[in-house]
Amino acid sequence: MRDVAEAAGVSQTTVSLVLNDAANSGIPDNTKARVRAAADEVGYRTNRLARAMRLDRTETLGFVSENIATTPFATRMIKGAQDAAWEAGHLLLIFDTGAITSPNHSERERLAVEQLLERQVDGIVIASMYHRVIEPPAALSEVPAVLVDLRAKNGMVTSVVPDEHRAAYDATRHLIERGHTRIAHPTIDYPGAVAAAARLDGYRAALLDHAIADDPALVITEPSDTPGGRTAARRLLSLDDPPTAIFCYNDQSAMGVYQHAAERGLQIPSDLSVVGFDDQELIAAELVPGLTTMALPHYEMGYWAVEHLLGIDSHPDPIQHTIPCRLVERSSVAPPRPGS
Amino acid sequence: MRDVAEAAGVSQTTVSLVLNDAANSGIPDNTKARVRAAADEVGYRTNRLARAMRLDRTETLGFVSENIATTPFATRMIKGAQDAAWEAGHLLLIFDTGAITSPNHSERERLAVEQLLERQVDGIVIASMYHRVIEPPAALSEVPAVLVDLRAKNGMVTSVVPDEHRAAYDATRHLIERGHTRIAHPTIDYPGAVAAAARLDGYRAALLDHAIADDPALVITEPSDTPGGRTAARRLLSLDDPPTAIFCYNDQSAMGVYQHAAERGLQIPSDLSVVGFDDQELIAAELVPGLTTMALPHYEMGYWAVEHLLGIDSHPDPIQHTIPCRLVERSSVAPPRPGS
DNA sequence: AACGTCCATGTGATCGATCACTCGGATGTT
DNA sequence: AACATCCGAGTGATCGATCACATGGACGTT
Repeated sequence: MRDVAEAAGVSQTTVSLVLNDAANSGIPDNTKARVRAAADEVGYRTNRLARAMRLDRTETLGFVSENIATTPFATRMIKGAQDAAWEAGHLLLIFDTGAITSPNHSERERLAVEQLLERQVDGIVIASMYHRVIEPPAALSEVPAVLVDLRAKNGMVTSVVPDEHRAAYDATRHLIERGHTRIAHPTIDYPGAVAAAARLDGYRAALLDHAIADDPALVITEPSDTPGGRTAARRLLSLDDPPTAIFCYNDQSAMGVYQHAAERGLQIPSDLSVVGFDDQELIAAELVPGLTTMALPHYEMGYWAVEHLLGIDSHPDPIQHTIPCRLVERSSVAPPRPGS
Repeated sequence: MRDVAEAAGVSQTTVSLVLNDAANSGIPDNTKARVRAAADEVGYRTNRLARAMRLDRTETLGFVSENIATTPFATRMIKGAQDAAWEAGHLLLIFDTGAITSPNHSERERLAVEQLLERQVDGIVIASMYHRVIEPPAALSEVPAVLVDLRAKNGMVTSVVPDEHRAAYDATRHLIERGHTRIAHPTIDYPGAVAAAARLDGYRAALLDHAIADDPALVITEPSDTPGGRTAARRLLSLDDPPTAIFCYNDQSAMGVYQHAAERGLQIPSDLSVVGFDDQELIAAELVPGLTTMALPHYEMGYWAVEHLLGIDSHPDPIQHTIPCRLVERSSVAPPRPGS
């Protein structure tokens, strides 16, 4: 900047004023032009470090997430966050805390926040790949923060999560509206699986609202992977009065259901309707027939988190925000066979 | 820091010396202890902005990538980069330039580099989700840089790419060693698809080395998605002398091959062996039988890029690094039926 | 006792920007 | 002609750290 000043024959202050388009500086146009030309000539580029130091504002946000590597959700969330940040001229400092199953995971989370604070970020997003309740690092309170697909145990940090209850309700209703009354729901049994409980509730609420008896035999517990889906399908379809539709816990288990249906010679959707959860493109869109599934709003949550973060001084109190899920209709749902 | 100095009754300099463990400062242990205690007490945290400004080193790296959102590869690459960065105490500033098909994509790339330079990053990684050749932004030369899964048109930037040729060679050889001689390779026809050409070469080289005639009918062009895979399988299996093995361009098309095989009543691997490419866990591991596939070294490339970036002053000349791919063996390959 | 040496610690400049305040000169007013 | 006003532009402090250099006191030597 000093070089620019020298080249233009003015002071550093003037350069700063011109380059920042200071509102009421009243600098004449020809001086401005001279400064701009000089800046171009010497190849001037703002040093945001210096500006950040002076302004106490880095225009950088921290994004902490566990296990970025193994889930496709992360990318959508990062993209949402990044888009919102970019629109406001901010950049994202990313931190992956690794596997959540690691014993020192919360220590890594603490370290991440510490690192980000040392770098003077303007705010921090902590994101999870599945809906959980956590005890956020204490240092988080020093800066605006938003949790994504997470809730704080004490509720003292703003968070955004999918509306799992309504999602399950809508998915179930979708099946009911197509005429199904025997709707199974394989779910998972995992301590702290907030989503599983909410979805089960939503499923039951939909049945209740449509006066359909809630048959306990249709709710079973299996791992939410492909083999688990196969097992679930095998168990459910072996019942005396088998379901005509299965609302799976996720797309992977839906793929397992597809596989078992094929083994049994059942056609989807004519013999069996299937609804998934997650909208994993690689699975849902590629299966034959295409899987109707509930999409989790990962992009939207990432976007909301950053957008909210940047305006957080106007909402000083932590809030718990919820975003609806969208049903992506493909071809795995049809009315049940008249006979069944 | 001033507060700490005051609390400990020493000068700022002393605090700095103690906290940075200055080698030959000769500060007595009791002073050190006093300073440390004071730092703890006032809750001191380094302001890396200030340090970065003084040292002209932010310990922050830029990671620019297109289309983070839609591919699972991105996460592995980011994870690799992040791990390498973290081991060296660096953090990653992430920038997604969006869809590569967008007309102003290279402009966004330029802006990204500009933004990162303003933030004084110590180096920049530009990553792609598929092997391409680009014209890197001019400003990239101002800072150490590495391209991942990309090559610079003029070769003046260090890059790291998978060894596609050898990968295809190895995949093909894997099939040959199991006894196959009729090996098909559906490929794609896309301008600038560096990978497709290299893989086709590798495939042919393997056939040649094993004295197997290269039947042009076995190399066909189809889109590299699931429907494309189905079509490819249909075309290939309708030949008078059909292949006993298909080496697919990627896992999605392999999934299409599976689907068509099922329609025809062919068992994999006993009637048809299949090898994929990419190791998309959601597909390859979940298909039945599990898909044997060539894994692209995304994690390793991300890791290498950052590791190299951090030591780049010792390799001032741009180099073109290549990383081997690893064959992930599952259950989709068996010897051909004796009759066929 | 006078002087040199060494060691622990302090002083002040510096990185590159921003900003409150100051200043000199042109113009207008009486 | 003397004075007030205004405007463009400069001066110097500041953000929080680091570092070359300065300083002052304890100790040893002659």
